[in-house]
Amino acid sequence: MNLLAFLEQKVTAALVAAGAPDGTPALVRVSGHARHGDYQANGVMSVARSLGKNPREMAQRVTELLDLSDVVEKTEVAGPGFINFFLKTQWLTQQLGQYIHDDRLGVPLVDKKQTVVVDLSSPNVAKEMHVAHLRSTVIGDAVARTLEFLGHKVIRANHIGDWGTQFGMLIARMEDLEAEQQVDVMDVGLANLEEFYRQAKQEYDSDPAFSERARDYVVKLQGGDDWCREQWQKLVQVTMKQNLHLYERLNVKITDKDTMGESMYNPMLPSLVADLKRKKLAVEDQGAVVVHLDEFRNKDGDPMGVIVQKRDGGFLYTTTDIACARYRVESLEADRVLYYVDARQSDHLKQAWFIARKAGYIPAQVSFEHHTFGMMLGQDNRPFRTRAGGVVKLAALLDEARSRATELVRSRDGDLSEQREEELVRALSTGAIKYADLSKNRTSDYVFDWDSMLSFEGNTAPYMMYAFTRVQSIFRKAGVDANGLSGALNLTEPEERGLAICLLRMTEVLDTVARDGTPHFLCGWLFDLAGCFMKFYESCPVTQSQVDPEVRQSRLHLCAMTARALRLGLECLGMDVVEYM
RNA sequence: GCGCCCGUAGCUCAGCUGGAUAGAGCAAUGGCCUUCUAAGCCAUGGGUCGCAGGUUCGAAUCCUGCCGGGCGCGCCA
Repeated sequence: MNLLAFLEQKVTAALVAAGAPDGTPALVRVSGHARHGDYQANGVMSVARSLGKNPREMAQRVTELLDLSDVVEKTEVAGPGFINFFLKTQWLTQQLGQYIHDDRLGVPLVDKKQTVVVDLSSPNVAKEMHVAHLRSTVIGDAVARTLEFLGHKVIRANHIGDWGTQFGMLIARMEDLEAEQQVDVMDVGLANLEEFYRQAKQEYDSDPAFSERARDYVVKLQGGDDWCREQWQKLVQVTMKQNLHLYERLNVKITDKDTMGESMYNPMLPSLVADLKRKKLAVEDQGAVVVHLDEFRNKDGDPMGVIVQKRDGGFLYTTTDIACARYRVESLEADRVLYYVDARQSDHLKQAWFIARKAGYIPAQVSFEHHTFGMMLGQDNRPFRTRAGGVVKLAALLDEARSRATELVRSRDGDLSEQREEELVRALSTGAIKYADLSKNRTSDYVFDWDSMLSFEGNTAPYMMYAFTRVQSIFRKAGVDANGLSGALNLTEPEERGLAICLLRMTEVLDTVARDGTPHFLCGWLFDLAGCFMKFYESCPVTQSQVDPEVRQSRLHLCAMTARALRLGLECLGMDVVEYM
């Protein structure tokens, strides 16, 4: 259950009964300090003022109207009009006790199931994925997993860059390559896509015959020429084969069926532009088709003219994005669309959606949200690059993580079998990279630092994984199965209570992540949870001989639920756990 | 020029949409292992929340103006 939402609803009702307007938010929050209780309501003060009432008196009245006698030990009015709630340990025990055999630890499936399209990753064809794609891929996948866990229907949309004039030169280059080497590129694969792209560009810039052929291929490709389309298709396939392999290494749930590239919308563009014209949104202007937007300004301060069709008849990426938005609403039946796209595209997306809404493609109740994120920086606070100044490829990043994780694991001279070491290195290396990214607020730039992400101290993947193995180790020591526990839950020690209340917050945390698309909030909670468990672990023995059998069973329940919460939480982030480390 | 984002401890980051004495982790110092993994726990020090105004019971958070950093504003994507 969502404890916070439960209290919010209770206090709101009391607030209204005390004379506040309907729906006045109670503003229930987790208390900042233990002395202010477990939860606090902050909503009385502002509403009291607007009603001309004394806030403390009104808060007092609210507490009298609240029927929470089973739930709270003590309710107090404090300061200028805060209401603090001290939850009954017995009630907490009861609540958490309901979930001792619940796989979902009390996290309910949503009442109103939504179809949510998550736009993520979006690599370019004939280019290797690099760090700029990491955040979109990893954060988008984590939010997608969280939404799925809550019961929504999620459609991952991998909006790959598979269209554009660059394909002329790529097809020409591929043709030459196949002639020179007498092989099908598909058979060898484009071992080095970056190199391939670079060569194509170089020839295009230096060889007039080549560039002429390239331009010819662009026209043919757009005209639907069979051979050109076949060549183009090859490039897409080769690229995506490589990318899908990377997704697998990254433990990201993006498959072939999620690919919905730019080219997919091409057939929809002519009718789209015709429709915009019919609706008088788009007009002919110097041979091009333009949508004028008063709401946006160009460099000269004039209303922005967004071109949706070029004078030569070609379309632009704004046109594609309008069509894409329309498709997501009309064909995918999205209730909500989340774009995990670089912050720099903000203006562009705003314009595309603005036009789409004006044209009636996006109904008011469907929300389109640009979930921006900042750049990855190196330790010099400059964009993260290789020593030579090039972009860091994802494959290289994962390789380095692997070797660093291997070194780290071996430096600890544990007695792990080869297989366990392999599992650990794998989980640790991708986990460290992903967690480092996920644990930071996506909106700002963040500094990429190998040492801190692979540290066992602080809010890191290794610490979280260690917490999990520590719990598991208790079950091994006790020789019992975490899934077959008997006995009841009973909370007596403060560390037990602290752990319990943290466990009970899982629903509210996941709800927040789903609402805001902010996995770092989940990371923060997991870090709290791991911390609460560590404190519990230090002061509350479980398997030791002097421990009373009933206490032991109760504590085993706490351990089992902690392990489950950690695993579920980390799964929502796309992270693996291991049993040993 | 117009627009968007960012500025919080020496470093890396939180701060739940206006709440109580701004919190964590690194790094520094000191303590805790014959008992469930010390890759851990506990304690101490560390801040003019870029600056200046404003809004109000109350501002890191909202409004205005500066300063500093990043990024957009193509018949490219």
